[in-house]
Amino acid sequence: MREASNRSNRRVVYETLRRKVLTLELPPGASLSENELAASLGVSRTPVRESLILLGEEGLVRVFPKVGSFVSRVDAARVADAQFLREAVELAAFDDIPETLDPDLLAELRANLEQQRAPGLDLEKFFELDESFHHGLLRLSGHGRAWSTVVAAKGHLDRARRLGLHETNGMGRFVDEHHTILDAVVAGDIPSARAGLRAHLRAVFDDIEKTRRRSPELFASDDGSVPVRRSVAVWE
Amino acid sequence: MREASNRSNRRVVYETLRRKVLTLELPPGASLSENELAASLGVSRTPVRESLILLGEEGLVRVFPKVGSFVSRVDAARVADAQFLREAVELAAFDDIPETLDPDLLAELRANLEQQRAPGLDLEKFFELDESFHHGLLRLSGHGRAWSTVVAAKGHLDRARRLGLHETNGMGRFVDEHHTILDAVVAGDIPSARAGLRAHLRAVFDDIEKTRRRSPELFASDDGSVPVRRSVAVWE
DNA sequence: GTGGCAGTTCTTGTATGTAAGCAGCGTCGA
DNA sequence: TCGACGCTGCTTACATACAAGAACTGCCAC
Repeated sequence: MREASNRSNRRVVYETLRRKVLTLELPPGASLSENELAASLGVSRTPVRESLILLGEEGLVRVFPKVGSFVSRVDAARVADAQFLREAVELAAFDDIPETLDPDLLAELRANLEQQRAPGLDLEKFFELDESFHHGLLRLSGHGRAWSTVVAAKGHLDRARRLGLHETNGMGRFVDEHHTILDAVVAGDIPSARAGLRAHLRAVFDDIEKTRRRSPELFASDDGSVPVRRSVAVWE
Repeated sequence: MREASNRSNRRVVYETLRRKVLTLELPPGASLSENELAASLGVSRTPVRESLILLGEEGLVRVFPKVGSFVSRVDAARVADAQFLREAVELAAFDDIPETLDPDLLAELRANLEQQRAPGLDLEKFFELDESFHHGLLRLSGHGRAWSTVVAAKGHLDRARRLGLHETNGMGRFVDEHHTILDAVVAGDIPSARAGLRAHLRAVFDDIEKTRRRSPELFASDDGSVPVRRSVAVWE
């Protein structure tokens, strides 16, 4: 028997909405009416509502009782929180990297880096590879399952990154850093690997900060205020 | 306007169920029928169902479609995951402790420690104080908001601790360690504080491991199997 | 023109009805 | 005695109806 079938309606709705929020297809502030979403997706309000509750717990959506649900704004404080958590977890994992690395996993990581170097790589594909690379690093240390927690917490960080990369287009440098880090790990030079990873994560964060200074309106602080209802109709 | 009114039925049901699961009042394997819970709590199935979904995402409950929902077993792997996450976050926070500590917060921590020394402290109260103490340490470093992520991830750890402390009754040592850690922080000796905290967290974990070796049945691995339906009726 | 008030229309929260499916038990047949 | 089969009762998943409340709209008085 399988648990909570991955093809339940709720799962599909949840994943769809989450993807659209993270990719900014549903931008911060967009209205998420249960009725409209249900109609759009061809399901009833129930699975939509359950998905919105879950996204609310993740901080990606804000639910105002009797008023409406809205995609949460990219909040600078939350971005920093996620950055801290991610750094803490990924660096701590390096302390537990075993002497001999799992060869299959290593091959997978190398293949991943190869793809990151592919010419004309599009942004979404890069993000996918980046996610998978960092997850792989965690798995090397035997803490792969901690990734899900990081993923759940870093929604705001991901959105901020997307805002940043749209402007700076600095994928190349990040790929180089990935190579440097993996090389250090393979060489057994954990201190270098730690330093490299820390610098890498900080660079990503600095990139976000740069964007924030340039376009503060994207990062409007997410207090309790309700967005005006007109800023709506982002759902096709 | 307040967000998601803290007094919504769902919030109450969720918090009630979560507390009962963490305190083992609802023991691992217990059946959680939506209908029974709704009747017991005097609400409809809707808020109960939404709460079970949230608890399912936290890993505290397993939902088997068309079969039933059950309190998840205390899974050794999940306990270890939470331990790793907690250690990573709490230790990383110490790197960001400022030169001058917030005096109000410091006073709060000292008062907390005083209460931990109170004679005849009961177990639940100790857990409360312990939680609050560790959260306070995080706040000292300005990363207080990361605590919620830790809390969400460490449900299994908490249940395992409760199983352990029922047997060993080793509160006293933990309180001493709390004092040592805070003293080191106040003295500005971050390396000592880190070492102390690490040892403290490891001691807690070792305690759990001892319990696990002694009573492995409590830690039955939580595979996909459905508990027998008879192991039920834990709800009064 | 402007402020206040009431109605309308939206929202989410909750309750309940319906559908689909698994498990267990009893029965029947060999 | 034991295995297969179908019925019964339970479960969750989903759909829908109803309730309560917030906010916008337009009218009306001034």
